[in-house]
Amino acid sequence: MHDISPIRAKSGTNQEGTSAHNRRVMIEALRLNGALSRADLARATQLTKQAVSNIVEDLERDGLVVALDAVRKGRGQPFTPYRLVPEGAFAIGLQIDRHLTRVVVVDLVGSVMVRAEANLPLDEPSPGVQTILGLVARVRRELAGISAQSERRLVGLGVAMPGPFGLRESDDKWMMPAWQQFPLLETLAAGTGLNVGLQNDAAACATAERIVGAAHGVDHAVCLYVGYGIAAGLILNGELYNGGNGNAGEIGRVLLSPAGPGSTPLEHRASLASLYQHLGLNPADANLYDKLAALAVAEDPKIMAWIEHAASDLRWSVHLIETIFDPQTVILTSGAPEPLARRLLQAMHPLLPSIADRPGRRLPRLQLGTTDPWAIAVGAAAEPISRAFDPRFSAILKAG
Amino acid sequence: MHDISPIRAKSGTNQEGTSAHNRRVMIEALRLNGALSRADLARATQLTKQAVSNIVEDLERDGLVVALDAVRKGRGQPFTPYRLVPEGAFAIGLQIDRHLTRVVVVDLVGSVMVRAEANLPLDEPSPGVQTILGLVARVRRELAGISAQSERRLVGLGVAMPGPFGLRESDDKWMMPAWQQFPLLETLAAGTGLNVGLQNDAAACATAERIVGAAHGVDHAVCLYVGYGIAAGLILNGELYNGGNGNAGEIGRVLLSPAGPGSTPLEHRASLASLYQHLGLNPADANLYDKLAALAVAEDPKIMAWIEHAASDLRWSVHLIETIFDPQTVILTSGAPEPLARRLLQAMHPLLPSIADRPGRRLPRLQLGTTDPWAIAVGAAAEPISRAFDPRFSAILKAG
DNA sequence: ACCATTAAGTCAATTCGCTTGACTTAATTA
DNA sequence: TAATTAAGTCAAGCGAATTGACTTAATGGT
Repeated sequence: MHDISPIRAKSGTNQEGTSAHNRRVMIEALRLNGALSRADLARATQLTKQAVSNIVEDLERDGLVVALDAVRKGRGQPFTPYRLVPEGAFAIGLQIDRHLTRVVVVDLVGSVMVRAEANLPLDEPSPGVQTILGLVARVRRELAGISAQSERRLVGLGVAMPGPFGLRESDDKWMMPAWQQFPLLETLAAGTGLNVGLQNDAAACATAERIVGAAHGVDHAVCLYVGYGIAAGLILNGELYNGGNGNAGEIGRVLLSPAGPGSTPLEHRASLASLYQHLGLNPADANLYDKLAALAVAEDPKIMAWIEHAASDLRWSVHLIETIFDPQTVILTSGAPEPLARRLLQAMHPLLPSIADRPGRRLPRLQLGTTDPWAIAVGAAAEPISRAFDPRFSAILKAG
Repeated sequence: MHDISPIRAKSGTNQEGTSAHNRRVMIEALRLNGALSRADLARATQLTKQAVSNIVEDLERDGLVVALDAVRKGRGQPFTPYRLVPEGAFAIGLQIDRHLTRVVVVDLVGSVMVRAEANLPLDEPSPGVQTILGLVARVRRELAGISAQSERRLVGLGVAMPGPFGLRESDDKWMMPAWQQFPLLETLAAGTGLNVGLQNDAAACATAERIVGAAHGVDHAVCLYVGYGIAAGLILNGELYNGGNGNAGEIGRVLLSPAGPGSTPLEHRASLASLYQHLGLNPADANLYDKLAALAVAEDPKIMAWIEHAASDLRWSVHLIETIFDPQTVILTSGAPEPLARRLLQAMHPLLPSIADRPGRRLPRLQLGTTDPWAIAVGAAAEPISRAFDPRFSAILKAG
């Protein structure tokens, strides 16, 4: 039958899928709750004690969980809590930015084990990729010195770089057109032998917040990322949403007001690019970060003026995000130094009215996320970890 | 352990879950492909022929699929295609609007079997709910006359009404404050004995487009609904996205421009409410629909002026949706008559530039969805059907 | 001090749904 | 007419969760 159009469907599942799913569910339960006894895990996952026992035994043999000391509490036999073994898995995260690249190795619980960075020649991917492969090789060697099993436990390489992806060629050199054209994933996969995934920097930031930050355990959160451009990383229904072409959340490209093609994109007014321009700074300046921090701490009038102005646009961005996504919270993250981010956050208050302004809220409408410049690389690394261990990356489905 | 904070985790699964999931996958495959042989189903779902055979046998016994005549085609034994049995399941959909309510019964494939409507007193839910219960009872009786098994095969009642839900009390009578306060779901569940679900009207519209319309088989689609207000129904990753509080997509409440609290919400400029005001029509007028259609067909200057004006705002809305969600397509739906919707669609072109304007598109950036005024009720009815038969409503998870 | 109670966790048998591989049936093509 | 191709069945096997009885080890009431 059907020799013309391909048959479309989700794939079915079998016992292998069941088991894989249940393993992931247990790992997630431990991630969310810290440490749990087998009995607790049974309650958490709705599985029987026996099933849990078997799976825990498996996980322990695989080196993903360990037993802690037994705890006496109340009546009944003392229980033995289990927790995740951080060195049970590793992933490499790679941030590619306009003039610099960062590589980190994170473990199963999202802690950074190794980090390395290097400058990149602007928009010259061929030599750039060599630099990157060198860094990756270096962190792998370093990791091998820390954990003997490291290579076997390396689950993948996650890449984060500024989006959007796959558009017609751009003449804007800040959009990294040469990198956009370059067969990056293939080259990295070939050069490292690892599974490679790609996301934009805001998405990576959101992933980082989800695994170790403010979005930990929150199913609906949007991460507003103020970097060279601005974008939103979307955690919807507990998972990262990428859109049809990996470009969801590119909020900085929203044209302000319905006026027409002539109007300004949001990120021309409220991004760090606009700040550099406002201050007459060179974005490639190596001391940029420290300079900005100093200016912010000193409450320099020029930077305060920018903050005031940018905050007004960002306030509207939050309003937009709240109105459109109805998240439980919005997290402000930034490539900017913390003092600057903190002042920006303050200047964004009071927030605009929106449907988020409802009775009985449990989380703040807007909160500050990480301002660690390494967060994007960490988020990039978290992606392969999630792919390997998170139940939301449907392990139930049979391999396609 | 953990007697303080509750344990958090997804639930595990077992063979029952596996089986339920596989049944759903098969139903989805048939829904998407029309009719498939067992061998085709095995290929589509990655299950073995044997597993498929068993499940098909089950589904056939349950009256959800039937065999068609065997088909000879090419070498090999002739195959027997199976298709869904429309009367294998029914659901009731209920639209509650400001001054009217519509009830439909749809079958497994989304066809309308019975319909009924009645006027509602504006913002008086107590008598209103009696009217509704009367209508529901009536359509159930009618359905029983059509299909003997109908009551046993009724999977639920889906309700659609204008959002947003759960805000502080509003004084805007068009937001139906009394209905918002009323314990609607409980009353309907008690009065009908059915499972009751709720979504906003744009979401229902999107669900309708997904099951029988332009979003059929499309995993990332946004439905821009122009009704009394405007809102977006979001199909993300193949499923409806509701947000943290069921209010995702309330795009009409976006304040235009970052200016501040004083600025106008989008829907004050581009909704049918604005049209009624512009034309000096009473929204409760029973002939409104026909009047609008006549004006649009006649290209009345006043309505054309509104179209021009609204199109500019809607064009921006599409730009916003494309930029933020990166969908494969945007579908324009409306409570307005088709001639008006069609002119509105035309006036929205050319669209604003956005990341959706990419090479190699397969679907149009913007297309016209249904203009059937019953679509919202149909979408409301589709929700319980999906909940009962769609693999995306994770049947794998054990009951919580 | 003792025993009933509570709870964690194991053991062994069972169940259930998918898989495996051989087999049957029925068409086309050389 | 025989080889080939493909749909579909049969029967045994397997794997993962379930079931229910059992063991272990603590607390709390008398």
